[in-house]
Amino acid sequence: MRRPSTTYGRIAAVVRRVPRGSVATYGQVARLAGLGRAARQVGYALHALPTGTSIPWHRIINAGGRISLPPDAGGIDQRLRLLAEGVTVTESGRVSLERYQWRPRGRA
DNA sequence: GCGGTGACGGTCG
DNA sequence: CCGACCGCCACCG
Repeated sequence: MRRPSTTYGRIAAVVRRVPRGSVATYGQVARLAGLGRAARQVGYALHALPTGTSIPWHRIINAGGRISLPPDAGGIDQRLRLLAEGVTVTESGRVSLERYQWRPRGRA
């Protein structure tokens, strides 16, 4: 699979590799996608995903280990999806990166 | 091409 | 722990 040449394509390609039961941060995705510090753009791209996409967007949280998506904007759904995969998420949306952050091999 | 904008990230109070 | 600021970068009007 050739890596997509578009920014959104690259972001999607990286997010798709995040395994079930694990999470990744926006900044982590940005770097793995070769976007440097364009972490904000990752959130922007995920927000643009169509409803019902196969891309596991709910596995992406911020560097503070918290759900960044406002509750009334889908954050509730994201939390439930993570819980369904066995990821512990507190009521305030806190996730232990120590336990669940994805550590891909090889590439940085 | 310019400027506003955001599902970010790090720092400081 | 929470809010305020500032720096970053690609998207969009």
